[in-house]
Amino acid sequence: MSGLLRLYNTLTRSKEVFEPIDPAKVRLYVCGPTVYDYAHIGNARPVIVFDVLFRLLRHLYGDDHVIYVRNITDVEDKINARAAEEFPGLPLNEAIAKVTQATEKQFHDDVAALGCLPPTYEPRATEHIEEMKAMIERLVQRGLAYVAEDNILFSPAAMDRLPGAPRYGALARRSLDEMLAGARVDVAPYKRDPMDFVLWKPSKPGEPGWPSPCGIAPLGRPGWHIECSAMAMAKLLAPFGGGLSADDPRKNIFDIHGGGIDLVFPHHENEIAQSCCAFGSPRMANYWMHNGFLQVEGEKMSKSLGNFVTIRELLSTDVFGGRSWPGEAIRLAMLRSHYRQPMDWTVKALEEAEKTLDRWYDMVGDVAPGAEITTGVWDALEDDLNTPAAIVELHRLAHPAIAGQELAPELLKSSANLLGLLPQTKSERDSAVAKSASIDTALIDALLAKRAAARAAKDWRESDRIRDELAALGVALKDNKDGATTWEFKR
RNA sequence: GGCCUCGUGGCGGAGUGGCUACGCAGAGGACUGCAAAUCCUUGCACCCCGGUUCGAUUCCGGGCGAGGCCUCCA
Repeated sequence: MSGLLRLYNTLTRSKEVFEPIDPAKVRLYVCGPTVYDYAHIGNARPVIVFDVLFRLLRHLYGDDHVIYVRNITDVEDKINARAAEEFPGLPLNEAIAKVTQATEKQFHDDVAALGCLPPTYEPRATEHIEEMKAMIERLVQRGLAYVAEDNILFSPAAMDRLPGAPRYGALARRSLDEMLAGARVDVAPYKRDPMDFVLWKPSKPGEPGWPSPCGIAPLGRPGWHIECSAMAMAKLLAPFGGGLSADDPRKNIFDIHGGGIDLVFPHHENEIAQSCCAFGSPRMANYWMHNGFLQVEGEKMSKSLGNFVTIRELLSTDVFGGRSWPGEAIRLAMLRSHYRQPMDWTVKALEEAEKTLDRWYDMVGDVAPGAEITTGVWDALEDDLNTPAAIVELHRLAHPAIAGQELAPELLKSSANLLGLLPQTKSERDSAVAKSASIDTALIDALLAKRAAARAAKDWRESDRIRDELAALGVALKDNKDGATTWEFKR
């Protein structure tokens, strides 16, 4: 255990030693879901990956010294569209409330099943409209944003003339000229410059709206990017001396900002632009972490291909691989790939993960986690969250040559726990499996007795028939050396 | 078109300038009435072409291939 956490920083495209601004309050922000539909397996990747980071940081700095914010975006065009579609008879705001509340609850149930800890704060965008408006007004005052036809737009070109501000495009590593060359979208006529993006836009009648800033008469709503800047300010900066009234711009920098790699541009680039320009700070966060993309069975996941896999479907239906999967197997399958690598989501990976968990649970049984964590797992995780290497270390601990040693099961358990794995005892897991499969233990006992009698009479044909019958019920038998037969539920 | 990643054995997947993880699958064996489970043993790799080097899968350049972003997207 080196004690040095090294993280790959998208800003510098290199691994850097992580040094928190204040070890007593390590601050992490991750872009959360827009709550209009079930979360899919691609959404699950950052949730799981940054949960591992959260756990690691808590172990390194103490449970009470890490502040993890993952927002909920609950105002967005797609939400409006979904609400109108799903509840055509209701007033739009009531329909929206139904959609966002139900989706948020489902999201929480899903990620809990994947073994993820709740973040410290989970702010909703609609609860921070005032902060968004305040930031927008500041940006307009400073000449970085302007009002046009009741929209308020941010101007990256103005930002690049601002001394001390980061260059727009620094995170994504592209220049304004390059972006213009690649632009393939029609530019709204009221934009002064094609790259300008929306901070605030007018609401149509019936749509959610709040009194607009900057003297705009119609009700309006925030653009997507400003939501995250404002929520990060509200939860990670203002409580620690930062915010719009901070005496020192450096108080408006937090430690780590995470999300999917597709958010690098434009979302995170724009967050940086808004925050740095509003605060006069040189950076928004010191470390930017991005998880790689996920494909499903070798194809890009998309609604048009019809291969969208939601977490809920994996957990409770048979649409992926013909059966449902335990959340823990989903989690392990996800962590088998390094978070920055592209990964292919496959049935085979889930099967292997489940088999691995079976073996590990056999090994740990019902022991309590040990006090220590194996150094191999520490070293792997401290090297930019190398979860595949950490899993190798768990395999090593589960190897028969090691597993028989004193406290090896305890060490396996505590080390796996750091990854959010093996949270249950074997007994708890077995009874959960039996319950979910609604196994009739009386029937099984009766069949076992019948088979024992057949075996005693050396009636192998009858004995094997009963074994097949049980197998069809999902019950696998083990004839032990002492003549006793045990069973467990298998898919 | 521009920008950015990546290319390891049958599959998944780390890593390293020389000693080549690990898991799954495969093969052989032990155990078993036969199996299953388990255990033991084991075969198999670093996209192509140059360069640097005593030596490259690992560094550099080029090529080919795959993926992502540039537009809502984790």
